[in-house]
Amino acid sequence: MQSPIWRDPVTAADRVLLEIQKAIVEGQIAPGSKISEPELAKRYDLSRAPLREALARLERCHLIERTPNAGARVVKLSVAGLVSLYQLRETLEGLACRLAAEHMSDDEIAQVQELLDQHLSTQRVREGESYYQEAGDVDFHYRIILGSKNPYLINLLCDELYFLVRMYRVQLGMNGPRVSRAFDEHKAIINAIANRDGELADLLMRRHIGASRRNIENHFKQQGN
Amino acid sequence: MQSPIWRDPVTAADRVLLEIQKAIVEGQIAPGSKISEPELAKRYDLSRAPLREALARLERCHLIERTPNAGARVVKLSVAGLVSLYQLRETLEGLACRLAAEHMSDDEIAQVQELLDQHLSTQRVREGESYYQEAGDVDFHYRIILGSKNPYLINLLCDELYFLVRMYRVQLGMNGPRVSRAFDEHKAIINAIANRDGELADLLMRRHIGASRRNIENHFKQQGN
DNA sequence: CTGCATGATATTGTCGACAATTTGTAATGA
DNA sequence: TCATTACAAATTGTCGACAATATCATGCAG
Repeated sequence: MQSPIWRDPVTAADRVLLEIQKAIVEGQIAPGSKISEPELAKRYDLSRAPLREALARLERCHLIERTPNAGARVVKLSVAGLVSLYQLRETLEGLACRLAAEHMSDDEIAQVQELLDQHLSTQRVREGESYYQEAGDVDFHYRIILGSKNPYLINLLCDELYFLVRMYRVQLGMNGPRVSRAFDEHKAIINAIANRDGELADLLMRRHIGASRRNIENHFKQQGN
Repeated sequence: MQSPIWRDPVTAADRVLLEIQKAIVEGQIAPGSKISEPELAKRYDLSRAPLREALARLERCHLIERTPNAGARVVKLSVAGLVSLYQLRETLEGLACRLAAEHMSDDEIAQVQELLDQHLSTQRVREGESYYQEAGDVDFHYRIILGSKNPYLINLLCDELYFLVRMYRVQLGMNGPRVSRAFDEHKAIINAIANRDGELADLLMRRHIGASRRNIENHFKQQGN
């Protein structure tokens, strides 16, 4: 990935972007709170120029919202926002599946299957440890998306939507009874791709993400907010 | 629309963004050419700060590509790029149709139908005048997209993909024998939405855009490049 | 003659200060 | 008491200059 978000940071703006991004996703900067440029510049010890560059990129991943001459605020999480976001994700990752079934090499597919087997074993060992679960999930989806070989789609899912999705998961404390089920679903998806059945992979992926959405949606309502 | 692209320009960065955007879309700044910050700053008579803000937004609509410490280049048009872009568009505007069928009010739907009738009559009068055709087409798609009521989808299609789509159409000189057929297709789509048949509207929209893509694709190959 | 190191030039990244605009506050009048 | 206005403070937008990096040309060794 060569995007300004995933490349290793070469510029001051890159570095501060990663830090603020993490702080927002993990809720250390509260949703809805105002972003003060002077304050952050002082906090991260740089001038406002690279900071503003970072803010522009944060707006690009929908983590903040800016209004001219009035500054930026961290996004608020809401059920409506979650639904809108996941509607997009379902469709886009479904498309990724169809394209992956067409464009992934047998080798690449085999690697993903291998990856899943690895995850399954380590997962059994570290049962319930949600970090590994999430990392594995991210890795799986990531590979399918790259497999689509569509640069716009890749950019969209990995750069512009990924962090907001992650923010919902992190801040609503997704661990999960869904873990083992998710593994089976992943397996079914990659198998469909291996059989070059894009239609089926698309359907399974949309269901997979739909289930995930309902899961988060429940946590949301349960946990108030 | 409140996005930094469609709001009327309040800041210097806004203004220069519109100018450069237009220049790139219309090919006055050649595809593949390097963007020189000092040169553009002098040309548009402002400092590099707002210019760089504008460049960040141009990157966001995929009109330029930046590499750290090395500057920006205008994107090149290619068949592969066109296909990738339209794959996305088909899926996304298909989704917009499904959502629009669910969320548009009867009033909003009636307004679009009215709009189409107006376009049909003015179009007969100004036969072949591609500007009006395109404006009408844009307007139609625009309304459906807004009708989806999904802010992420709206932002994506209207802000981040719209200008690149337009660049392909403009630079490959799309006028068209497809004009009258497109009107029929629009009519069919809004009728499906009026019947609350999201599935059908989705299908028809994907076909509509697919036909458009093949059309441009032919021009591309014909015209070399 | 080709390939690589070296240095001059130009471009991008960053800084601190100033200008323009908004936000918050207090005073005024109804 | 409430609304409105004027003013003060703070924040964002813009500027010009400097530092860090890349690009290009030149010269040298093989």
